[in-house]
Amino acid sequence: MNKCDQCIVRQLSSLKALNKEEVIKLASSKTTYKIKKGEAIFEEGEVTNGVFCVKDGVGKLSKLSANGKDQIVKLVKSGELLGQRSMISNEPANLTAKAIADMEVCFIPKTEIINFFNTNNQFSLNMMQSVCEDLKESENEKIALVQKTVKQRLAETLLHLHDAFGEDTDKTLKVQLTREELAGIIGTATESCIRLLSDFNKLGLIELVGKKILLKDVRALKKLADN
Amino acid sequence: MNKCDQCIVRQLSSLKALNKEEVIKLASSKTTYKIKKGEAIFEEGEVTNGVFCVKDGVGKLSKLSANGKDQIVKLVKSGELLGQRSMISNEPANLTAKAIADMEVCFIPKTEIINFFNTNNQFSLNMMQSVCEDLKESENEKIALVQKTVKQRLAETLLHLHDAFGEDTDKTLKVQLTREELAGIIGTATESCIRLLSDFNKLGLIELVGKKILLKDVRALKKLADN
DNA sequence: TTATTAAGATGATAATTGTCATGTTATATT
DNA sequence: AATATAACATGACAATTATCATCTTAATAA
Repeated sequence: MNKCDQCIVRQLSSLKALNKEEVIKLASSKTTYKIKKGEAIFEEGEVTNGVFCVKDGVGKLSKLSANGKDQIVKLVKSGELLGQRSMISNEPANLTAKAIADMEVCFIPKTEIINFFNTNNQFSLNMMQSVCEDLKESENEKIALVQKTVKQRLAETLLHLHDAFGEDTDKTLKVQLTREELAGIIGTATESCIRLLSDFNKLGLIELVGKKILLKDVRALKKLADN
Repeated sequence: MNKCDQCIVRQLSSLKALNKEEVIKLASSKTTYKIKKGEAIFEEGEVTNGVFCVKDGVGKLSKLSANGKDQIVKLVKSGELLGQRSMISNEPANLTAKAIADMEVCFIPKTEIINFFNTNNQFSLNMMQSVCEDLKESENEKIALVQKTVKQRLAETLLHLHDAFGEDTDKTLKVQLTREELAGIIGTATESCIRLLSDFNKLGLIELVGKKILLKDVRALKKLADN
């Protein structure tokens, strides 16, 4: 029994199309890394030459602006692949990937992936669908950025974080984002984000448990996000 | 000699990976349509079950918001494919596709494309790269929406339209967009867009020739867009 | 041609959001 | 424990951008 076979990434990502033999090849070519919170997996402009499997933890894909603000494009969690686009496009990374919570990732070299492309159509199709999914999300977020107010986007993002990452035992959001990071996701100033969280708190939509956030009135948040 | 072989889409898109036999199959399965300016090729929510080759004209992919504003996500021109994402994802269209200038498009049924996927690896890879290119653009535009002002985005968009579509004989931009559509691309109110065009005109950055736009000071526009 | 509608333009004003300043509370380091 | 630093919070204010109203000009239909 090799490790990759039981891995969550193997179960959830495009890799699920691989057969036993392929998984064995995969296991022998991979390299495992541990990345501490705050550390980078790869930076914008770097040539990665492969993809990363996220075994555990949470990461962010972001881009630093001229004025020092970090716009977060996507959060990745365990079970997902990282760096697919750059690898397929044969380009250096367009975004920086950093750990938001301690991560364990495996690196799979490009040569291996290309092999799978050539011999396993379902794998190709899966990866294509995964990129398509990212594209759809990105387009919809782009539209939301223009058509919704910061308040609406905050409500929407809180709901999305709840959906995607779930709750801790104390019912607060499981992903631990700083206010600055949350602002980076919704595309606003940190102060605006903090202010709106305060407002939401006063309105009873959420509760601020220290730095953590508890969604108290999901229905009202949904209404706010949509309207 | 069949028509598809000489078609611009065959030369520029993923279809360039097809061999002679495949092109013959393609030609026999396609359907050609003419779409007048303003008409839709497909609408949000529609199941398209194939892709469209843009032989001629210009189209826009957009989404209507609750308040009646039309956010334009992408412009497509001759040589490009349309509807790849929905087809690959097996989903109804996420966006509406409409003609901005009279178009000629060919519809290729999904079954045909899937066949090519299964028998032609280069074709698969090309299409994957095309989606990846869209994803990169979408992410970068998302970042620009947040990190740049409306003024900067307008400058950037004018330059991009110049790059992508070129000039008419009178040196004005070849794509004929209404101010409303231009506003829909940069994500702002029509009035704001008109106002800024006026400002740019007064500053000598552009010249307004009737409804058409002539870029007078490309260097200054670039500086404005980047800074 | 004339009437009608759409597109473009501009002013006045309000709303949203960003920026700067400052204070407080946590967290980490010595 | 004391100090330093980072994260959170809030007020005051300015800048950007949206909205509404009105007007002109161009395109289209009758």
